[in-house]
Amino acid sequence: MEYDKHAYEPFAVTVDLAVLTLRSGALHVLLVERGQEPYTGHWALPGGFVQPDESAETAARRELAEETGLSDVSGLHLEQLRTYSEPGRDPRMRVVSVAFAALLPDAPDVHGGSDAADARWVPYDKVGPLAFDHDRILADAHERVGAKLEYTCLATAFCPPEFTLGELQQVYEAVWGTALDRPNFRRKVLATEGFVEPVSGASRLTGGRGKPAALYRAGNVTTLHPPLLRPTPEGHSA
Amino acid sequence: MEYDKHAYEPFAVTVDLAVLTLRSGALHVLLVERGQEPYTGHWALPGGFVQPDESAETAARRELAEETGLSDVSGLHLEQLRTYSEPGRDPRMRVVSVAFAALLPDAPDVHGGSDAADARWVPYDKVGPLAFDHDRILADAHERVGAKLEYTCLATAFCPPEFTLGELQQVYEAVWGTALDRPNFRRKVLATEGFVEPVSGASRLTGGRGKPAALYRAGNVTTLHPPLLRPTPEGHSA
DNA sequence: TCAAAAGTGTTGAATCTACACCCATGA
DNA sequence: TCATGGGTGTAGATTCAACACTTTTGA
Repeated sequence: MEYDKHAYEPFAVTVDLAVLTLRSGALHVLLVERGQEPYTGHWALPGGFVQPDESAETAARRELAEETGLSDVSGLHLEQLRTYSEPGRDPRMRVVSVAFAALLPDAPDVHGGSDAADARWVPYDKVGPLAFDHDRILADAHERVGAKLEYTCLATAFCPPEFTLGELQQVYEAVWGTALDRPNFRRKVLATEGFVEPVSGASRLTGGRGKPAALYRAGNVTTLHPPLLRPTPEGHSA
Repeated sequence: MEYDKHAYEPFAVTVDLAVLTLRSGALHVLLVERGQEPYTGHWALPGGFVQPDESAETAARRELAEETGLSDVSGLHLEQLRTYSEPGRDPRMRVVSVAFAALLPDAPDVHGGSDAADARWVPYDKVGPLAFDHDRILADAHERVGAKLEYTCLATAFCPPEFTLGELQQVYEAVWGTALDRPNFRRKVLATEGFVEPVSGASRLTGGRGKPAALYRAGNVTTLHPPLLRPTPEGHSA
């Protein structure tokens, strides 16, 4: 493994973030308007270069704060997606990009910063063509999150520390794009020990009307047994 | 995104491969004995530097051939695991490594090459401490493959083009480390349309004895609906 | 008193598990 | 004819989807 550090055209390592949240029941993505070449004026996923002394995860949190003003990165769930390394991804130089899906409970307002002219929450189905290969990264993020809802408790990453089962169900419905039966959903979640635990006595009104719902906290378990399968898309396989 | 290509200490990008196969019913990993510093003489996962003109996937295939003589990389299934980017992973310089799990149907013999003094198939549970953070990468690979057996048809990547249901079941049992009920396994697999398709008329003897088994090919589907869940490890979550 | 949201009950269908059992082959 | 591995059948338990119904709140 002889390797002269400076013999080759160096690689740049970047991170790209598909930041997802729910706003009024619909899945939204955080996009930035690029203020630099290439793709100036185009919309893109937030991201940037990894510095020499930080990991990709650290860089992801830093870039998010810098570009969008999201400093409340405490409740942020980072999920490494995959790494995109095809030569030619970036017209400037050889860039290897580590992509993340980032899930956020509430959706604070965002604003441009550093390299971003603007930053905005965009409904997932309103996202137009993005810069670089970011369309693909976003699609991969959506697919991965949708799949992980089935067999992990990832959904709670979209919820505040205390949440109602209705809110949790909204996560599934927004990401999957399907309606779920409330009674059955409720039973499945409660039957999976460790998924959620009740906050005794607490309750909250949803939408100003109706019976106040009991509050729950995320449980101590990460894997769901049995999984909470999405309704068969009729022909997905079987 | 101003970036002077040569301003920073450059990143090196490497690939690491957890190559898995089944030998006589047991899960084996391909390890190489390092012929270079650091960790000379230690066992490690095969891997190496990504060249300027290739993707991580291409580099993975090339390194595998170079280090172990595995040139039959046609039937090889490559599955990107994740990227390890913590500063200090490699004592020499800043290295970002893209890890892959690679699944192989048959286990051809291997030999050292280029940077590897030796290469060998090692039973999974006999793997001792490895160089760098390769223990963790291998554990991550095992976990990921085990999970993907449940809801994808990944298991067929361990099988030759035509295989028996008994062989397919061995894959599950070897990776999960549990025995499965043969009749039920068979029914589940056949009930999942697109998982396997029969090769008409063909059959093969297993182990020289018993009734010849019908042969199947991998189907055209990648996602399993419903999933083939592993038996509850009694306390995994519920 | 009505609409809206939470929560409970129930029933028939589908699935799964754990076996018992039969089949084809080599030694 | 026996051991070995392939393949089928089945009964009981469990789970699940679908939908009716009750409860609690604000307007």
